[in-house]
Amino acid sequence: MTSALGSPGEAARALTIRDVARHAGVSISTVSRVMNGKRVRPELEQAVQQVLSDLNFRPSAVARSMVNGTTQTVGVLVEDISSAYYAELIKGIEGVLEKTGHHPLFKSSHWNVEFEEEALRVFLDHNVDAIIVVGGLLPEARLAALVGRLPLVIVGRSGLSRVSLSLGAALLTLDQRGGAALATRHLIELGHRQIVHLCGRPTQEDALARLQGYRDAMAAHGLEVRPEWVLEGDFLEVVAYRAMLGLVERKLPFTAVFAANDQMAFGANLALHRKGLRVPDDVSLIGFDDLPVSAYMVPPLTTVRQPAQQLGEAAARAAHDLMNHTSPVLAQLQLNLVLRESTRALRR
Amino acid sequence: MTSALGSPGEAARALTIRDVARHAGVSISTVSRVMNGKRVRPELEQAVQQVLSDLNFRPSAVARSMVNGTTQTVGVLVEDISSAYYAELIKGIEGVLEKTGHHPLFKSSHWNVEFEEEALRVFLDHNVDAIIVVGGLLPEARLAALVGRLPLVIVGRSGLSRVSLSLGAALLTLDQRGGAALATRHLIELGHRQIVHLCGRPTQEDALARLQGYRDAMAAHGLEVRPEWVLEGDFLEVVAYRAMLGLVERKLPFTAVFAANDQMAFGANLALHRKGLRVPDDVSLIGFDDLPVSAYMVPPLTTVRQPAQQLGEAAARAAHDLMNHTSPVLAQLQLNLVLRESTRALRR
DNA sequence: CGCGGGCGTGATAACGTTTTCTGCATGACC
DNA sequence: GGTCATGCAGAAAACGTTATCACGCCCGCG
Repeated sequence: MTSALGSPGEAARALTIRDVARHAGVSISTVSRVMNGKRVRPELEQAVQQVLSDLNFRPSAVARSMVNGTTQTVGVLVEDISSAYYAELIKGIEGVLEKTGHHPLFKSSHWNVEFEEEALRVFLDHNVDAIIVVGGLLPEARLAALVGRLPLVIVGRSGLSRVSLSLGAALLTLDQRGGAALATRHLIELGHRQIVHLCGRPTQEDALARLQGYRDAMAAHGLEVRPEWVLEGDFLEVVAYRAMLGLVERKLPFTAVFAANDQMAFGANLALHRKGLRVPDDVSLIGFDDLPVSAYMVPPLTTVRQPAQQLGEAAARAAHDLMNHTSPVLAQLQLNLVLRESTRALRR
Repeated sequence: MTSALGSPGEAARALTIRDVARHAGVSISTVSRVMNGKRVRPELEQAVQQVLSDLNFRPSAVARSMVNGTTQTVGVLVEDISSAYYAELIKGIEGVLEKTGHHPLFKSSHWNVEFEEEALRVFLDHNVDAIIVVGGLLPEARLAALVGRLPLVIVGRSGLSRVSLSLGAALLTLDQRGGAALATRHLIELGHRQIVHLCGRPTQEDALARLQGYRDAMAAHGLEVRPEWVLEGDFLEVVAYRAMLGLVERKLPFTAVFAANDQMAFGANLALHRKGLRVPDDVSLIGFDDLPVSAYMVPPLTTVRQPAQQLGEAAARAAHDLMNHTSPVLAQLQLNLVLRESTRALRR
């Protein structure tokens, strides 16, 4: 182990393929060929490999990208990396991309279309090999313009027919509206009639779909939705908390709450607790998402499970397929009810 | 014959600076100069700017990196992107890097030193301008080898004196041991004597430090730590949940629990609830981290706040300073107790 | 024995920028 | 009015790889 080739301790300029070639007494072409597994005379191959490992040489990914036009990078755009739901989705994406040798480049758009545009620019500038867009507000035309330039996977946007038609894009959605109806129906079947809905951020497509699903289920059972039952929200705990406090204080009668996501359910749960209302004895509470923590809420939260991680995995796989020019097989993912302890039959 | 959908396989080759030069009737040098704000005759500048915006031209970041050796990228290595605590930290990093025009490249090491090594390799291969390492198990020598090659920021690793000594690296830590002592002392001051500690993952430096802090505080008050009070864990809810169930079933007396992180506190909270023990009336419970959800636990969780987001911000700022060759000013961040409703004075 | 065809190797041209160098004006100063 | 500085544009050299091309060698076959 005598690694005494460099003088000790100064601005160690990074090695290049030339250095390897010089040490091995071959041309740079040969070094390149060895690294890429092309045919080379065995003894030369051996020599080069030796130098490669002696010098601990690693070729510059930038230079590689320059010549073969691919970066092994995938741009991933979500609303907020650190939000619990997206974190799960990201975990899925990360997991499969790790295996395919691609590197995700995550960007948060912060629910702001300007940031989304900017992220797209950055992705394009950096020549990512594919883009995964999760939700967001980008107009269809903007997305369509991407198709053909590079593989595009769109997650959680409905009504983007044109884009999906052109090959080179994949569309993944979950039936948010149906899931919301599922949740609401569950409450109805438990005997609840006065069901409050805590809405998500109104600029989010998902929030609207869930509100609609709630209305669907109510209508399907001939139940009126009183305006004071639909409470504005934004997917965050604090707003749900305040809204729920307000509702109780106004003494409006209700027996169940459907929150547009689990985070809001947490807020509602605490508010109800503060007001001395027991969940589920006095009020049934159902959420949406099934975050990892939701199972540990007190009481454990009944909710509609979104397979976020699997969705991320499917998105990454689709991106991978698209990059390989094979048409992606899109797993058909389902929302389903997970029954825990925050809902119960209405006492008559 | 140009069809509306474009010819198949005819992916619009990206524009280059040459195209701009040709359209503007100037040399590529001039285009480059205009883009970089160097002096150019006004009418030429005007013409080039016009073409630039007409063509909506964006220079290739890869080619740029190639020549000026910088990528505007920062490698960020954490245990798990999607874990709640790291998510917050990442949010901080992302926030300030967004402003400095750098792009974070996040990698999860999954508590596996092999993955850590791999991530480092990827960062180096891609020629990131700086690296931020959060926790992890990389040996000091490995980290030291990085110093000098590029700016390095290490978060949450204590006892890395040599590295910190050499300029070009920044070290950020929080006093985990002190924080744990803070939590434990709080319980002691409330009159508790039989205090259980739910340990974090034993391979994690932080977990050990917190255990030590717990012992410190107990010892400082002349309290014995009975072996059956320190419960093995791994920072996850489920293990804490099971451990707590087991403890109660064994009918060992205790009046308070200090969980090594909030997630474990959630698990413990549910277990206690299941066993009919009320928090805080029967058992006081304190966590560590102060995750965003913790304020919405029922009851709201008393915990030791880690300023994760600010820590991330500080790390990113340090990286930025290091890249600018200015010595980083390291904000001195503190852990502090946030009193909520999961602890109360022991009834005598 | 000559010649064509693999095969393996080195030289070299890309890739798309920025930077350096060169050249040509123009203006200033003696 | 000549010489020198100065300003600005274009040509060309870099950056570190991979792909293409051309060449030399050995082998087999006629």
